[in-house]
Amino acid sequence: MSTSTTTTTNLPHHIKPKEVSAESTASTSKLSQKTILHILNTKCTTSLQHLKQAHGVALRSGHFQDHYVAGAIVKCYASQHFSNFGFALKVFDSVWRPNVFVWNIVIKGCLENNEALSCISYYCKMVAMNARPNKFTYSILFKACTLVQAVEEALQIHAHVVKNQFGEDGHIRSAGIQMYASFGLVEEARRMLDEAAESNDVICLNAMIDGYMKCGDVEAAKELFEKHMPSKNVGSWNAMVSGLARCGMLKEARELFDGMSEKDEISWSAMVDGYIKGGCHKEALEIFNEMQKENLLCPGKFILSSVLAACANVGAVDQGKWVHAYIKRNTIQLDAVLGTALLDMYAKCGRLDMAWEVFENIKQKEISTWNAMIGGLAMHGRADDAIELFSKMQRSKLEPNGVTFLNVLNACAHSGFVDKGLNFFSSMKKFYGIEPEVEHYGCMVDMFGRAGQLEEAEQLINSMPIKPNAAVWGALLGACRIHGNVEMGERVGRILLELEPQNSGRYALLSNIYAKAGRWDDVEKVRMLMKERGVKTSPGISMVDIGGMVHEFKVGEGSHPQMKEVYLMLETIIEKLQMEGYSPNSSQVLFDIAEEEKETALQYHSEKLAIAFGVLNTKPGTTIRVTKNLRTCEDCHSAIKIFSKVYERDIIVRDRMRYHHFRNGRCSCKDFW
DNA sequence: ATAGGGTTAG
Repeated sequence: MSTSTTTTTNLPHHIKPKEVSAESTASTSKLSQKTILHILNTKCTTSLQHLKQAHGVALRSGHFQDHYVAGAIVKCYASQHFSNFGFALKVFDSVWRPNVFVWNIVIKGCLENNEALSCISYYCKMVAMNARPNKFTYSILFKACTLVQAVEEALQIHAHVVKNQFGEDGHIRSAGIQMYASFGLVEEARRMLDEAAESNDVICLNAMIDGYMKCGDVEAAKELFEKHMPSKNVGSWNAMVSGLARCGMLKEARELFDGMSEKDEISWSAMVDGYIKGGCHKEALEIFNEMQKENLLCPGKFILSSVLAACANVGAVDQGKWVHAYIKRNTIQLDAVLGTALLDMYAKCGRLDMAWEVFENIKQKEISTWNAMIGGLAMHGRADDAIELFSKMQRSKLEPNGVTFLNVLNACAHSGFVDKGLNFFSSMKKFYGIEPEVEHYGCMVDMFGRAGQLEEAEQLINSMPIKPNAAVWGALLGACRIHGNVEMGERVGRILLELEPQNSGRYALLSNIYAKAGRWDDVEKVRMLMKERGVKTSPGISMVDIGGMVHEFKVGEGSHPQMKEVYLMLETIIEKLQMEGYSPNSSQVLFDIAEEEKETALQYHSEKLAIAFGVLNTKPGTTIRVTKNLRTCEDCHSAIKIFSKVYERDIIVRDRMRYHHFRNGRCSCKDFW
């Protein structure tokens, strides 16, 4: 029986191995098994054409029956490079009585192609066919169980490991420790580690440190690290540093980090990520700069994408650009993760043009890539473009997810597209089976609210199937402020102060509503309540990126070396603006919208300071980009509008909510913020 | 003759 013919008949027509021409058959069919293997391992890992050809040759020559050859072929097809794992499985099905090696290749293939559940089913088939699993099989399976959180299966598989006497294998053990820790079963993980107490395997110990950290048991991790690890390696320190940092213990993480005699890229990366997770973006950039100074390591894509996230957050567009240039210079592949981080950085730093260019250059776009671009457009008030890009994404047959809809709805909300928004909202469930989450409802409330349909907004809250959170009520309160609805504002404000008694922003918003209506007694009451409850306020901070350095400004703080000049400049500016019709809005000033920054004759909001600094340090006509941690207030907003006209400069302010492009006396948000 | 372990991600 010729097995090669039976094999090909199962294959769908369009993916059959390429027919080999008569002429070449004569020579290629004589290829030895060794040569075929060599071709498979060299040419066929990246070229589908070569692979199909080699596959054909193997089938014709009978070498496909050799497990070395069959295994190599399956492995090549399973490579993510071709993203056609289904075909690899078909080829595997045509292997006659696969041995362990071939089974392991297919099980590993499942893992690498995000089908971890199939790992388990192939393992079952393997056992059913009486093929004996080996130690390689089990470490793959433990990883698969980790990925899909298959606890029951894991326990059974673990029993098989013990029964087959692989319990002593270090690889299996470290995978097992990670697995149990990921299930939250720390004791189980610890038991695995202790079973091999005498082996003192550093990697298993490191995995245990990480496991403790992931389960939040910092003390246990520390004890293991300090008392029971006579020989540590970089990985041990890295596990500690990244664990501490992830648990928010940044100071301790930093101390340990500073004490490391040898740091690798992961050490730096862990520290950068820790700072970012803790909201310390400036520190993240500083530590990256330190890494550059040491000049020993070339930053790779992991740390670069973290750094880009930090740049995005503080608006450090110059440093972001530097990273971009670095990527180009070193021909680092712009994969979906790195590319999306870069795109996001440009969008958040107000450079939509660059964001778009990057977007188009990302070859393997993932859903998050599209989401970032759609979100970027939405943030800048380009609702039509955002919606258009959304349709384009659908045409490219990518399925939107919850985040996609969040961004699209956000775009609608900020441009007053109520009808369109409603359509999207209902289609997400109807056509895509995506259940709206509380954020989506928040967006809808915001949309109705901005458009002045306050009753509809309140109705939606009352009818939503999930419990509204503070953000949802906050959106409504914000709308009450825009439209000056004191009655509803009071009601909603009361709910919010109950729900989040420590959130200063809520008090500020309510007090603003009262101030706008001239109800000064109530303004005072809110202020007293805040004092009584000891609500901590967060200071407004504005950052401006000039010449690759991020400068920070806080209200009433004189730490910046140029502070004197900045205040002088600001006074000149204000005088000039007043001549052009600006009057400082003292009705709003007890708190500004963004809370808590008291305005007195000598205290200016941080964005004004940042702009004055920008004027001092850039040439006339240069665009000034400011990033603020809170929302910008009405007074600053109108001051900046006039400024943009008087000084003939574009100002781009990114506040907590969105972007404001000021030009020639107007703002892109159309005062709709 | 055929293969693996820990620390990083939008």
